Amino acid sequence: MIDFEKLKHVFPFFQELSSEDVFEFLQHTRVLKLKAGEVFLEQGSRKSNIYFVKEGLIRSYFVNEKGEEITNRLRYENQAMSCYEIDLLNEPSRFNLQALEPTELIVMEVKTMRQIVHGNAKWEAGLRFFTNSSLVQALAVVDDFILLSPEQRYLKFVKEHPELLNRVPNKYIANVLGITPVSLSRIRKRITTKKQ
Amino acid sequence: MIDFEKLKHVFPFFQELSSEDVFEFLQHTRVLKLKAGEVFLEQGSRKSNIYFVKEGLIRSYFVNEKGEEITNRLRYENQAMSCYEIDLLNEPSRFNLQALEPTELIVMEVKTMRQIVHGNAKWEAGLRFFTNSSLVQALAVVDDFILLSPEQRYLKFVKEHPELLNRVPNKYIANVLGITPVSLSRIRKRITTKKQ
DNA sequence: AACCGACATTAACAAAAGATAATTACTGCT
DNA sequence: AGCAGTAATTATCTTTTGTTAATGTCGGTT
Repeated sequence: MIDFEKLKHVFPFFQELSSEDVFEFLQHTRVLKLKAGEVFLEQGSRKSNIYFVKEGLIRSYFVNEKGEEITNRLRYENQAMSCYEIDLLNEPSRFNLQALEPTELIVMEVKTMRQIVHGNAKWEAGLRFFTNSSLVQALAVVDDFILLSPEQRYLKFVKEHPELLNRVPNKYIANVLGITPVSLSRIRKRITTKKQ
Repeated sequence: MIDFEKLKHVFPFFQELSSEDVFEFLQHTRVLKLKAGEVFLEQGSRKSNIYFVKEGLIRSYFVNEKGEEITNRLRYENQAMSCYEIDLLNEPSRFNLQALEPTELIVMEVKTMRQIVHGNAKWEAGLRFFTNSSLVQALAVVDDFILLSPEQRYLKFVKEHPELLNRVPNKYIANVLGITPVSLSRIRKRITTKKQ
């Protein structure tokens, strides 16, 4: 009855929840299947969802005045992409969301999540864990920008997400590290020649 | 009976709470009065508190291998500094916290906060608002590092925190922007000569 | 007033990054 | 296999930043 195959992809997000809890949670979600390249949220949208990546890889990107795309986040299996600011600030999204591979997302509206969680201590705890984790992670990224050089940030990225190197174009990784693709190419060369 | 003078400093953090709610909240806090320069949390500490700045100005800073201090956050009136990672990751603090002016903080242990909030829908909502705001803010800072040049980040800082320019040494501001004090000095010169 | 210490600015040089364009490599497609 | 489009690398040049050290500035102290 319960699709444990689905369940296990949601567990990493919430702590201290039983299979039944997670199953109930999934009742309020829908699955979004995407082809590689598909844009599933456009700049200016006001849909405030949380996307859990079950399978595949997505990016968030910004289009500047020159029409250039700048990728600011990458999310893959067992990670979540949320558009909190849409709901919290009541502002439309500044970013587009796109699948980079055939991708399966578990989607839940922020409003729905709030309703489900409301008044249920277990869910409150689960959601709090999830949000706190996201916050700690975001602050750690800020600290990396302050404390590390671009080269050090790249080395850290390689160490933490080695599997992404073969899945994501370098230009997106460069953007996420706050540098240009050309500069990343030079950094990579510098590193390989250093090792000799 | 109720010290409304104290209350109003906590309201910005939580939404939809009555004076009575906030008063009850404050029952579980203590006030920390600091002199300028006082370090009130040391690198390696495991005390997981949330600090609400009632009056004054504090910084978080990291001491690297060379013994240099690098400031990564500044917080002033009606802002909060939290050490979530201590609690969440169960790791000691990587940073020191220091008052830069005579400062008054409202301090609450993370554990205590969790107990108070537990099972109280109103508090849940208030805390959720607070955490979500912190998260959105942290992600916005990340986006600034990706989308803006150091000069643009400085101009944004000036616009958003004009009052800090006369309260904080430039070297701390430079660190927070991810650049060196020397570089900030040049940026400032560049800007003033541009305006002519 | 003279001195001290901390901070800001400036200078000089090296290193790195941005911008642009050319070349090379890769991938998918027919 | 050949072609087209995209990505990565390389080259060149400009701009910016880091580094170190010297100089200037300011506030507080005795």
